[in-house]
Amino acid sequence: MAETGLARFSAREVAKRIGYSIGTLYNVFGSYDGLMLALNARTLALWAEHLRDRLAAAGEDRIKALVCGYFEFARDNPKAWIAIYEHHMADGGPAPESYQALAADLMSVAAGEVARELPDSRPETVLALTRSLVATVHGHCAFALYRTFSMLGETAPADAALARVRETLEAARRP
Amino acid sequence: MAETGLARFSAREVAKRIGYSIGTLYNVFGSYDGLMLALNARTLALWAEHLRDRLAAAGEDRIKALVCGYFEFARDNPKAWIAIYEHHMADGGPAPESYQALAADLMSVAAGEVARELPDSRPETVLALTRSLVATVHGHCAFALYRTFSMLGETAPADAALARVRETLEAARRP
DNA sequence: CACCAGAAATGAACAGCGTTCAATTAAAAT
DNA sequence: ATTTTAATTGAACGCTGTTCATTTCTGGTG
Repeated sequence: MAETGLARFSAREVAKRIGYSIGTLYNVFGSYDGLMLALNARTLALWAEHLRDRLAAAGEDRIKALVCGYFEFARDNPKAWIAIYEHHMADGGPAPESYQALAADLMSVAAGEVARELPDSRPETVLALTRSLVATVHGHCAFALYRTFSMLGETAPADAALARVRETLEAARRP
Repeated sequence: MAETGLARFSAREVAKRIGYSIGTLYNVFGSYDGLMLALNARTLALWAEHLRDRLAAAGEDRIKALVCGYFEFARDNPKAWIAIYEHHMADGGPAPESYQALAADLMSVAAGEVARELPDSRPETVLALTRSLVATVHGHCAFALYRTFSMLGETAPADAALARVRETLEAARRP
C-alpha cells in the first residue's frame, strides 16, 4: 500500500507478494474490505504511536508537537494515510467497532492536550473543540498531500494549521 | 456518479445509460481520467455557481453565506463532491491547466470575501489566509461527509467551521 | 441517382480485478 | 495406520479500463 497507493492496491497482488494464493487471503480476511480494514487499523495504530512518541519527547509546546506529529506521519506515509480516508465499506456502512475504537483513541490523544490547554473548560466543551481542531488540521494536511496547496502557492501548511489551532485555543481562553 | 459514487462508477455503465458503446465513450473522452475530469470539472463549476448565488442573495453576513454555501453543496451532492477529491490521475501527475483554473476560480470566490473582511491587508496576506480558511472549512466538511464527525458525536460541523473562520478573521484584524 | 471521402460508432479481445467454493493438501488426534 | 480437522489451492464468474480493426453513418460531388 505504501508503495502503490490505494488505487493500484489489490488483494491479488498482496497474495502474490506474500507467497499465498488469493483463496487463502480471502479465508483469512474474508473480503477486500476486511483486508483494507486490517491494513488501515495498523496505520491508525502506528499514527497514534507516533503522536504519543512526539508528545513524550516534547518540551513546553505540546500543541506544536501534536500538530507537527500529525503532519509528519502523513508526510512520511502519504499513501497509507490517504488510504485511511479514501477506503469506504462496500455497503457504505460504518466500520466495525474495533476499528472505530482506534480512531477514537487517536482523537483522545488530541483531546488530552486540548484539556491541558483549557483546564477550566467542561469535558464536553473540550471534546467539541478537539473535534473541530482535528478537522482544521486534517483539512490543512489533506490539502498538503493532495497537492491542492502547492497548486495554490502554499508552502507551509503545517505552520498555517498550527496558527489556526493557536487562535482557536486563545479564543477559547477569553471570557 | 451522484447515484453510485466513485467506487461503483464505471465508464462502461455510463456508456450503457447514455445509449452509446464503450468505444465511442473512449473516442470522446480518451480515457477514464478524461471522463472523470470532465465530470469533476462540471461539479466544480456548479459548486462555484452555487457559492456565487448564495453570496448574491446574502445579507450582511457574507462569510456565513460562504461557509454555509460550501457545506450545502457538499451535502446536496455528496458523492460528486467526494469524487472531486478522491479521483487521482492514473500517472499521479497534476490535472490539466483548464481544470486547475476551475479550482482557482472557486478559491477566488473565497478570497474576494476575505479581502472584503480585511480591507487593510496586503493581497498576498489575503491569499495565504484564504487558503488556510478554505482548508479549515474543507476539513470540517470532509469529516461531516465521511461520517467521522457523527462517529465522534459532532452534530453541527458547519457551525463549528464558521466559528473557526470567525476566530481567524478576528485575529487577523487585531494589531 | 450513384459514388465516395471523412467522421462517427462499434464490440470483440486482452489483462486485470474481487469473490466463491469444490477439491486438494497438510497437520493433528486417535 | 487411520481418521478427523485445519489449511490451502486455483479455476471459474462477472466485472473493470483499454485498444483498435471493422463497420456504419453522413454530407458532398459528379
